[in-house]
Amino acid sequence: MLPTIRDVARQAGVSIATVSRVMRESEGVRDATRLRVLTAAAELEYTPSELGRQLAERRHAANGIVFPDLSGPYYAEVVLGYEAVAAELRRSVLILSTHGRSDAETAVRAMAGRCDGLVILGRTVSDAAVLHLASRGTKIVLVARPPIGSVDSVNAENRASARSLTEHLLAEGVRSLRFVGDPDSSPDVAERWSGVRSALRHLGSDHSPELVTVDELSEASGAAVAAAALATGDLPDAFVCANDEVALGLLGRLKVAGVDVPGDVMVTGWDDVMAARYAGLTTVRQPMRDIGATAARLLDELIVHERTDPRHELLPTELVIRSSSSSATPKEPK
Amino acid sequence: MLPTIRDVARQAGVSIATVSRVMRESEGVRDATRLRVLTAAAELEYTPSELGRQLAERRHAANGIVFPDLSGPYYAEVVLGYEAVAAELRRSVLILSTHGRSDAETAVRAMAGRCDGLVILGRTVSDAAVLHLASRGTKIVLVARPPIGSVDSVNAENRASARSLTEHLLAEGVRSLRFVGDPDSSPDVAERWSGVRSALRHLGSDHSPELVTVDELSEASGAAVAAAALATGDLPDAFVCANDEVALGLLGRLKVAGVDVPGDVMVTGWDDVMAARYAGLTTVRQPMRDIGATAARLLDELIVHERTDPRHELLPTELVIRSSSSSATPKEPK
DNA sequence: TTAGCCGATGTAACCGGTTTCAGTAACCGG
DNA sequence: CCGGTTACTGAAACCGGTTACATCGGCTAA
Repeated sequence: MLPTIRDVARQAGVSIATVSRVMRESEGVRDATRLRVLTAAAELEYTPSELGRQLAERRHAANGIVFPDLSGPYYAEVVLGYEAVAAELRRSVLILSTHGRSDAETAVRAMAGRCDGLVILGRTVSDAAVLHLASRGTKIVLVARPPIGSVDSVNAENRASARSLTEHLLAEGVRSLRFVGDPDSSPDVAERWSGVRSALRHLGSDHSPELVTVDELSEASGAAVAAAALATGDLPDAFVCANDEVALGLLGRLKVAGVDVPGDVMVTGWDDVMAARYAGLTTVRQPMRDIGATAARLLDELIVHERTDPRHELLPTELVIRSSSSSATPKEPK
Repeated sequence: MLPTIRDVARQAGVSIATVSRVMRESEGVRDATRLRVLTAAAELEYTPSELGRQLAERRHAANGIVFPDLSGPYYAEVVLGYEAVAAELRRSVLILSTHGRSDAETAVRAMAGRCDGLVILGRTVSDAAVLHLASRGTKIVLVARPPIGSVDSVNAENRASARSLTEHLLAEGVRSLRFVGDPDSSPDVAERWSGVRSALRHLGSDHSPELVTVDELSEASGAAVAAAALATGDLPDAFVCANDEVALGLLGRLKVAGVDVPGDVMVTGWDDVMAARYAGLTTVRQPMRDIGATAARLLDELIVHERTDPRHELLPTELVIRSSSSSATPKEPK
């Protein structure tokens, strides 16, 4: 059994209140007494129980982060940016992946019981559950998801970049365009799809984009879409994919089939993951770490400074043109 | 203020012990009473405080995982595999990245105070600190790090794959070989380096490999190594890199310089991250998720079943030959 | 009828800290 | 020499649960 505050008090010949004061570095303890306590604590190798503290102080000093998956580089980067800031603010970080979990809602609720606040990425939890948690005092920041009520949110800009991307493709001579991704699967995908569609309309194109929905945003899905298109011979001028992994899978399949990219077909992704650079994939870069870091800061404000007016951050993105959509194949050193 | 067990007890007209029994689903409560309690709990929207429970039960129901960084795909995958199993075992997961943190040891110690056990990846914590934590009852599983005392460990096989890799390169006609990575930076790198060296010796090569150390295993480091070699014109037959990111950086720089890979120089990595496939990089695949999952299971055994005999798992790896080291460039669909 | 047992429930002591409030001794100025 | 501060320290109440043990009513068997 580890020593408790009472063991230290006995050993030092003082009361537990005094030990507590010394350990918390509060004022009003005579130096001689402080020394006695510190000596006793050192002898017993005493460390205050975090649990006892938390219960007494009625706080967890911990934040949670809920994400669908960590397998793609996207969420990993967000989590990383989040952890870095949270650690700086001296809070522990609990993680929860909802991927393929049927009891996600329950798990999130359980996690909320162990945290002062949490960050929720994407559509991992229902709106109702978010509001319910918020109403019970859990501080919440939403990421990659439109604001709900007066809950804070952090998002990357999607519509403007969708427009830039569309402009770029039209400038490259693209006339028919096929969007790959399920707008119902995540708010980001929905914005990207509607962004592309409205950009096309506003830019005066007479074509409206096609939509191919996929079950999940994976390389396998992308490859399957490519295979289907190849089988029927029905290739558009450009595939605009909802994320890089789909685009990479699609691109790989096309290349295996000997299709000339970007000559015959162009392909674009979204996120700018590391592999995109090596595959020469045109994409939209998101400030993933910044997103995580911003979420951490917003959450801290909510918890520590008890801010009450909601904030909604929109972080800028950047179009990255590479060989998969450009005749003037730019080289990229480093 | 959220309702407590005493509120529910009052509302239901029973004692807190009965409420506790109902909430814990223990036996020996009459159905009528149970119903009264459940009704009261529902009316008050009562959820037992996890903190109170933890203190009373003297357990955290949480595990920690310490890793240097999450930016590379390697650790992210390990963490993911870990989280999946931990969640299945109904334990929360705390994460801590030590990257660039000077007070890493303190942070780990603080985290240990909030967990029943923790998984430590790589050389993030000193041996002394590990032993100290273990001696105070924290259950520990080491990953990607040689066993310390009787602390459990999970590692990927390095030496045999180093040998396969070396054999492959020799078969491809490589005579001079340069290893890129700092053996002192991590146990894995050390094993890979010594594996390559001893394989070369045993395979009867008259060459001993060169060693180029880098500060960190990043794309930038790899690019710098390539640039330096290009500047002096001193290129080996093959660069064997300690991980994929270094290899990718190096490969990219060589290609920009117009060097023929694998014709003039071969390049290999380690880990088989996603980008490696797109870059055609020969590498050693590690079962990253399995590593995480195995660690989670070992830890659970330590905590729940109180296993005392140490276990050391060694997971198999697989050589993946791609175009960066093979004349017979194999295509890879999917 | 009554001793003995059993199932359902309550009482109270924990778990390991923080914090309020009261008490005590030393020190102050008058 | 004395009342009033002031600076430390300790006793005890709390935080919100779990659980060992006591209690009590009803039932069975002698």
